[in-house]
Amino acid sequence: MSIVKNDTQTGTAIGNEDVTLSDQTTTALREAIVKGDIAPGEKLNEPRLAEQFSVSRGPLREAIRRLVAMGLVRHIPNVGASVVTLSLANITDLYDVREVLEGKAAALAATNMNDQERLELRELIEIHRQHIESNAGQYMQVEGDFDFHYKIIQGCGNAMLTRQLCHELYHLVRMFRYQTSRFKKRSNRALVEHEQLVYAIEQRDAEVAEMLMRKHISRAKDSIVSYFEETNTK
Amino acid sequence: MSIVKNDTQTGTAIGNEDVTLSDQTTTALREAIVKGDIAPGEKLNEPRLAEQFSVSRGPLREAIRRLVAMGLVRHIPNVGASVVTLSLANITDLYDVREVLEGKAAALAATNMNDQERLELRELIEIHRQHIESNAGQYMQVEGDFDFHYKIIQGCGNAMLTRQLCHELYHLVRMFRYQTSRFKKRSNRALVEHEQLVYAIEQRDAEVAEMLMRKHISRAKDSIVSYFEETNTK
DNA sequence: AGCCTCAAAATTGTATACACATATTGTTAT
DNA sequence: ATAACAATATGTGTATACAATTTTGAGGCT
Repeated sequence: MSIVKNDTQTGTAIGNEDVTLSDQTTTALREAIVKGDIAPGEKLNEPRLAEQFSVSRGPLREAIRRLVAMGLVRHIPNVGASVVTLSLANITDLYDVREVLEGKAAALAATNMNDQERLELRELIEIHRQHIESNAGQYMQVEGDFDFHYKIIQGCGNAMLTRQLCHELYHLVRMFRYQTSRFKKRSNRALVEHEQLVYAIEQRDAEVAEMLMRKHISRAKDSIVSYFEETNTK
Repeated sequence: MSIVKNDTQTGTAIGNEDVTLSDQTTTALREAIVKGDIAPGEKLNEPRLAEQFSVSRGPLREAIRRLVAMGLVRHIPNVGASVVTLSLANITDLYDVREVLEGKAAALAATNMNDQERLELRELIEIHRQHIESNAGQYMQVEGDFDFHYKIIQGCGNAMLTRQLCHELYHLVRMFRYQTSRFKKRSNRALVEHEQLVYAIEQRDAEVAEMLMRKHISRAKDSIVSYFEETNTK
């Protein structure tokens, strides 16, 4: 929810909402894919999808092209487009990229964030803690995690980095989380790591912030890998 | 030249050449923008460009959409698309992203490259050295630099990282280099840094390889910044 | 039965045509 | 003379129609 609100959308310069049919179709199709309404590997039949979204094939094709660029869809000439299937290798690749990009974002945030942004970051931690203490639903924890990472990325002051992460990679992460929404662990451990990170950013320590963020994401990757190994061997 | 040959193209799954008109138009338009035939800031008039490339507006629009995703073009709804203008801030942002992505690529290459790839990397160094000793044209040095970075990226074994760098960011770097092709320094210093890197990769030392690549790109960024400051103050 | 051939159907790629929004130009009034 | 407004023109967004390619299935052959 909060993700979509902050979304930089489909690449349009200004952060407007979806004005054009092509934009709307992109968002709708993207959400359908991320949430699994269109299954991984499934082919994107243009005439059928066009009717489903009540648009012509033109805007739909443009939407598909954007999702291809986003990595959610792959496309073979004269054959068609289909939803990507995320293998474990894809996920570890994705997390390796996230690790360094968000690490840099944390470093830049430690340097560039203003007092207001640092305060809001601290507040997010408190909200997260309260949710854990009150044993609120796992959903809020996941969304809270997104919010936290988003806030840091937004505060890094590097527009290109922000675009790469929020526009390109995060929808892939979301898609993966929807596909594996059954195992949601690491809850209070994440909180501790977040707290360390906020402290480093408050101290304006770019080096430590980068390292902590990298470890944070690297650990998340490890826990995913070990989960996959568990389920495969048993 | 060698860049185009290795190019992963427009995002199509297989590394084929441009089969469809949309692909061809994407490549043609991209090169026109990168090389400055269409000036930064210039508007992309659809009917005119369509006639210029001898295609209909459909394929052209799809090409524009891909270049928007690539960051070469920006787009405002109901107004149109135009070539991005690279400010110094954009360049430093770009190099910060490159720094961490290529740093990770170097680390992964140190771990994953096979003997053949390590050998080819060493050969590139020797070619580079010979070009410097024989005082060959600057052009070869620039292309040689591209080849070197490309080889490492290709050898990292992370498909997503490769795509991000080769598909998204490198055309921006190329565009910038075309725009500032007047000052080409740092020639033998780059060679030394490349040599260090190859040695680290040969030793399979991921940590050092990452650090060296980051420093290498960070120094390139610094030299760009100081060049801009020079030309602005005088 | 399995495989190849060939034709028909379906689907993608491309072109043309129309509707709507925006930019531009010219006119008028202050 | 300048500013506001209206009319025109240009250009983008979208839909429809056509062409080319691929997939599918039936029929015949080995």
